[in-house]
Amino acid sequence: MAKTQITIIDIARELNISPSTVSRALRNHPDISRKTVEIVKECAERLSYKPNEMALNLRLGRNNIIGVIVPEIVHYFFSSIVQGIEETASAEGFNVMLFRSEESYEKELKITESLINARVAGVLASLSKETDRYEHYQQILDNDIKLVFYDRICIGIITDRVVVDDYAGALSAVEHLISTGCRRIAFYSSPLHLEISKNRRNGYLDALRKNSIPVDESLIFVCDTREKAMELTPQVLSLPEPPDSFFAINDHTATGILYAVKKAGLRVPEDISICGFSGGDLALACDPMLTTVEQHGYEVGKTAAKLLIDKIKGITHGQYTNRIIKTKLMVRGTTKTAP
Amino acid sequence: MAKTQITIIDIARELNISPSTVSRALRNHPDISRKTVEIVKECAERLSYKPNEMALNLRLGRNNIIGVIVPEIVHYFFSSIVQGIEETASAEGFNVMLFRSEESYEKELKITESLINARVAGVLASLSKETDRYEHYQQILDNDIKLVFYDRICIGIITDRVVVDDYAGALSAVEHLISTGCRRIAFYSSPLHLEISKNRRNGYLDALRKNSIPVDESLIFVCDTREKAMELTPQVLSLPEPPDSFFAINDHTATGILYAVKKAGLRVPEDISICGFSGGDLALACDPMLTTVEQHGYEVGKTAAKLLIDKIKGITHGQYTNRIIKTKLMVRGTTKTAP
DNA sequence: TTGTAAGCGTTATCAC
DNA sequence: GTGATAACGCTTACAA
Repeated sequence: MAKTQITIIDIARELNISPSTVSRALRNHPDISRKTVEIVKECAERLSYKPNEMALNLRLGRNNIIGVIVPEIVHYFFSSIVQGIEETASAEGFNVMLFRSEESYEKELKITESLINARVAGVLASLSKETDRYEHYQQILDNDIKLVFYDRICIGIITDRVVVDDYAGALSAVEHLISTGCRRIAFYSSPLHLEISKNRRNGYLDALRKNSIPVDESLIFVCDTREKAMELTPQVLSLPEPPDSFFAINDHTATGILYAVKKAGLRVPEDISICGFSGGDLALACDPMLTTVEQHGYEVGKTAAKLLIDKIKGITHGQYTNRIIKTKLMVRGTTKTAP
Repeated sequence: MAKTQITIIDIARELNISPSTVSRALRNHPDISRKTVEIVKECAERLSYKPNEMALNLRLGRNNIIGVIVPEIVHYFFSSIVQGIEETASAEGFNVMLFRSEESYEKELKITESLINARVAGVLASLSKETDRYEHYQQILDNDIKLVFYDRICIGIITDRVVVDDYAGALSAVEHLISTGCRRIAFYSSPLHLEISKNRRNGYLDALRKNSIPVDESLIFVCDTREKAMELTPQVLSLPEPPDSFFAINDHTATGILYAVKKAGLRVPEDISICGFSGGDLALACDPMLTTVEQHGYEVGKTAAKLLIDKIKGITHGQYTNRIIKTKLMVRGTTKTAP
């Protein structure tokens, strides 16, 4: 057990040279002779010297930490994003500090403060559902910390952004339903103030319009969890003019719909078609397997991290990029095959 | 945009007092007069001063970072653990630095080195499947960094440990199957060198023995993914003496079994019972919903983080705790109700 | 090629 | 109560 940590000074003393020479040797400074470098490195190894990053960071006025703000951790889409971020970050020599906002503005505020105090190099953020003020993100920029938004972006702040193509995803999903003969397509949405709701709703609406299907507002509901879907769907099915299909804002909701539809004695997809939005294993566990829009969270994470790191490195100084990650419709068993 | 960061010295200059007074006032040192404290805090607020944690860490020779090593991120059990860790850590004023070992020993080695260089306060680790040497963890301890293992623990190193009660979970699952009339219970396991395989296998075997059911080795298979289960199960079902039930090492595998069984025209649970191990939403998406053993990853994370933080704070100096998190059998639709 | 010394922002120690 | 000073471990002009 090392009583006290080994420093550059210990190595210097051991070898009767100066600390600066040790520092330079360890960093492969060109001025230092091959021999000194060797001796120093051997000694560092022997004493199992570990450079103190805290000192280095203070000295250099920077560190290699990327702060990641994520609304939820136990969540297929977000954990895929975190995985993409971690992979890119570690490949580029950055460490990931993870924070969960828990969909709370207050938490988000505390997190951004921690991030500023820690003087992280950059921040990757997705807004909590509650957040409708953005000063705390402006503060991040004011403190010279790079910032990239992903998925739940913030329009008011000028930064790079990475989003999923919600509009196109919804459009393709609903067009698929239409192409298989569906005409009365119910839409289960998240609360309407969220960008994803707006974009997917627009995709839904445009798909109907493009196919000359009248929009029936009474088929649009705010319902975005499995539980709510299990409760709401029986009522929807017993409407005078019930839907022939459902488009759900996420796969959890879709599984709730599926459950309720089967429980009502209807066949899927013969009587009722269902399409979700998310991707992941949940869709495969369903019976029939769920048709859904895959969001490619991993790509979102990788792209956002790359954008941020380029900003940190100064490669993309002054440029602001909006990146859109394509979705992919995964056609499975809860929708019919086109006639 | 703040050209340069505000320091304690800026505040001192602004108020014509010394930096040490400012420091003490901000920290509510008892020696400082109420008035000075007020003035200093007002000024700090006005200049939007943010304490530089890098300087503080260097000065104090410590930081508030907990390093977390996790084999996989997109994984219900592990992401639940991370959520428990993050929650506990942030409540106690610690930040979480997340690393994914990707089940690789090499990666794990690099991660522990980063962790030591960063002088993190503590580490929470779960071994990669590859790892069979432990010097890198001993190094962590040698560098005076606290260490707690969770789930995939390491026996060779003396530290706190938090594990799931795999044995009892398997025992209760198999006893449940037996109590509902099952006699020929197939076991789909992970590779046998893993602790979880051994423990759950022992639970499986003991449940049979306790109920005087002969063990049939030909009903034990290495099969731990959905894909493999979909491939293997039809063969198992067409055995001369096929099983009447399946106990799977995880829920993904169980969903594969369920798929294959239904495809073979058998009814679940009337003809075949299925029980998984994991918990989470996947089990609910199945039809019928999957009976499974809930592992309480969130609890594992919370417990491990608490143990680590107590160690860091010196509350539990010199003690080493082994904590076992209880599992819970969630009886659902893929098993029969007891007669 | 190597050494000296200053300084990153903070706090602990010792004076006053 | 408050101020001066040193120190945490490292890098980097500037000197030699």
